[in-house]
Amino acid sequence: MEEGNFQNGGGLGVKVMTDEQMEMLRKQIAVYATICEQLVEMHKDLSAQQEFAGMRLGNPYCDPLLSSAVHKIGSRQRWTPKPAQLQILEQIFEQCNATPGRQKIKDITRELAQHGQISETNVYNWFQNRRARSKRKQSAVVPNNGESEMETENESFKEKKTRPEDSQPDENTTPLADQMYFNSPDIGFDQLVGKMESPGSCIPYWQMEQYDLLG
Amino acid sequence: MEEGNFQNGGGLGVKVMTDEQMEMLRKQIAVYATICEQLVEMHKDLSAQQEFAGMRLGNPYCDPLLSSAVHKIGSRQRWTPKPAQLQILEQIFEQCNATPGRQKIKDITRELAQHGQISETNVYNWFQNRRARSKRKQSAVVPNNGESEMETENESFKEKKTRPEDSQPDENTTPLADQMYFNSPDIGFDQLVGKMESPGSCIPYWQMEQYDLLG
DNA sequence: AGCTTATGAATGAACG
DNA sequence: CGTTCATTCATAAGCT
Repeated sequence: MEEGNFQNGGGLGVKVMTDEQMEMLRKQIAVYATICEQLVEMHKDLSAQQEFAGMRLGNPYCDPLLSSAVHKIGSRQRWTPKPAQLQILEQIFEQCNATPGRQKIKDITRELAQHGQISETNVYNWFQNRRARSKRKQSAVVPNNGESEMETENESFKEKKTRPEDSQPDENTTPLADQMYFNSPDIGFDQLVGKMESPGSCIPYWQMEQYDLLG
Repeated sequence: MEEGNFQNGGGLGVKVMTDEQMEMLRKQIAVYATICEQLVEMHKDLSAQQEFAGMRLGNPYCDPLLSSAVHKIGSRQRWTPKPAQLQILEQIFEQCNATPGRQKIKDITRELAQHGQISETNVYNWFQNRRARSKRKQSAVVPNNGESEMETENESFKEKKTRPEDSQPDENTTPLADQMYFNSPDIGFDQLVGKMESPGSCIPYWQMEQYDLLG
């Protein structure tokens, strides 16, 4: 299936960034990572004090969502890679984006098992899918030759949200008051922290050499 | 260390990212953004109950910086078919409710593109979803006979052949990694929040796939 | 103004 | 391996 490469993309397989932009992104991620850690720290602090104060009635960290996740243990049949696992997988995929051999799979599985339940089949499937999907994207890119780069998107990118019928106000020209619409799911602290499972190494492969933030 | 020596000097200071990398980057940041927001929210709740200690953040709910920064990050728009497009899609679906082939997708996409921004992926997804959901509807009608009721919704009879060997749905309660608590400089909440805003000038990675930099 | 529903998108697993 | 299915997640639209 062709299915194009990315959603509203147009048709390019690679993006080009300047060093500056790369740098900014790097920093941004690093900042977030740091902030998250800091916040977690603070939260723990406050939490402790609060408990000390004896007010742990509702216990906001035992929200339904969290417990439901736990309850669904019996019903969840499909493996879901944890962030830490995903990261490792991505790293490995980077090194050789070919399906690892049988033994390699075993090794990987063993390593990933330290971060959560996993089977060799899971790993195998993951690589199969990863490869297949990354390949598909490439194919959609080909149509353009040479400077396919940023040519394709230059054309018509006004309507990302494509409102029915009448054209909507061009959001690109809306400098301030960006529609801050963010339906955040209520997720518990534990879950939150869980997502940060591998904070130190959460800066993935596109080499974040060294970032000079608080991190 | 040695970095692209000439690259910067030669005026060719660009890096190239693959789609996958871009995607990962996007996710990475999104995760952080969400986590940060959640943590901040919690923090505000908790500290609100500790007013006695002095309110560190003046207006708990007047953190435009934070909000805007995070929301901007967290927002992503998705393709929404216009009525015209939808109609065409439905028509095609009627003719053959099977997922169209590669070339077919391309054709359809091209046609729909005349009514608004769209990609092959959009079309592909649409058919996939359409099919899956229409199928599901049918099975939901079956309940008429006997006692079987609506097992369609029930997860019990999904024992098709799941889990080849040990794909244990573990979802163990997040390990609460201790490793993440490396020494943290005593930085205040406000400062933290402030930091989340500064990198806001960075490229909004959601739109990264459409930026036409290096212009 | 929030809560619910519909649906676009993501992805683990299965199939041929 | 490439393609397809089934399930889940996220969010825009709809409802009360």
